[in-house]
Amino acid sequence: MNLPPVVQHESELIQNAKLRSRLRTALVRWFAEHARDLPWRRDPTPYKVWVSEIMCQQTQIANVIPYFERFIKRYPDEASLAASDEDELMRLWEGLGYYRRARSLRTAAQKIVELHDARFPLTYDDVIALPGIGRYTAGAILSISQNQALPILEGNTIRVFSRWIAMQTPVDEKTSQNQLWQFSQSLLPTGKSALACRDRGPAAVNQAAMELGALICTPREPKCLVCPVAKFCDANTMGLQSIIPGKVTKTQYEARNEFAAVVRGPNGRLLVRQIPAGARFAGMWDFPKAGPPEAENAAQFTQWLEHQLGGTIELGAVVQTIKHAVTKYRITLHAHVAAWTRDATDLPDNYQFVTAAQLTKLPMSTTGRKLLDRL
DNA sequence: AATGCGGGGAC
DNA sequence: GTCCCAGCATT
Repeated sequence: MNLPPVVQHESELIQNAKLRSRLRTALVRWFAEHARDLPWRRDPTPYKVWVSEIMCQQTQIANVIPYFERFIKRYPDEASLAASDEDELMRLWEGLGYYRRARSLRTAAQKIVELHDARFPLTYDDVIALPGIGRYTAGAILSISQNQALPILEGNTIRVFSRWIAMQTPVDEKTSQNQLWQFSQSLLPTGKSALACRDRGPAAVNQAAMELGALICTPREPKCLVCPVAKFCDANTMGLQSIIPGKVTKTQYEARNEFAAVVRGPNGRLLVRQIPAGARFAGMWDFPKAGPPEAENAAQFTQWLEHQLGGTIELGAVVQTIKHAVTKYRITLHAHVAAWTRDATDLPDNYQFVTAAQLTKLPMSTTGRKLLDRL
């Protein structure tokens, strides 16, 4: 097979600081004009920027906004977050996904109260030591809130920077990542005046690079014709913007059938349980639910349920079929009504009969909430 | 280096 | 359906 030779392009942007300076000027000028009005940009305190950054991880900005508003209203500062009730916190996070983020946020707030007098720390080493905060998030918080000259690298900037320098190697490789981090650092201004000015310092440069990725330098069909820095972009010059960055390993999706039971108790209460620590959806409340390998079909689910609860289960009609995508899984959830004949008075561990009204205050898995809402 | 973690929006 | 999103922690 004949493949074109891979030629590592030497980007002038990497060599030439003056060129980067001109790019930066055009970039922040564009940002001043086109930045979206996001709630955490109005008063970018370290605390608010922190919360927004955690919420934004692997999540589209538009989905974050209402969550952010509610969160800040309920937990306006580090101390109130540290003292938060876990169920209430998870209820506020419900639907946003990656629930470990919320727990880490709370744990970190408690550390901040203990170690930093309830004020968000302002050095990189202190910040990255907090749970849930890695290199990107630490740099983002301190650059955006404090205008510190710390680099960032995430979904948007990986794409933007790799296009600017026409990176030919796969962006997920270690050497590529190192080069992109280095480029990100080299893009930041070092002059005293810029570091004293949010509008053209690291706060603006980092946010502008991400904003460009979100609004102009998009994954598919980047809007190069209206890009404010197109003339600095090697991929654009070379006509490579549609193939850089190359695609990463593609996801293998897996179809999966799961089963849930709606069991009614006294006064129409519903049988639910809080999922134990360590499992997926830990801490969230849900109807009795199982899938492979415990339950491949309705009969096995019935057996599993009898084993869980004791007594006998009579599985009835399907009340809902819910399609749900979770990471690589494509789940079809078959929700049945079920009659439970108990042989003991005690409910098994974690299980409880609760009213629908109580469930509105408890955190549930998304499928659990959907099922409840349509009962 | 690879994998798990949730969900939703764009196309 | 497929891709991707202001990543991190764990193995």
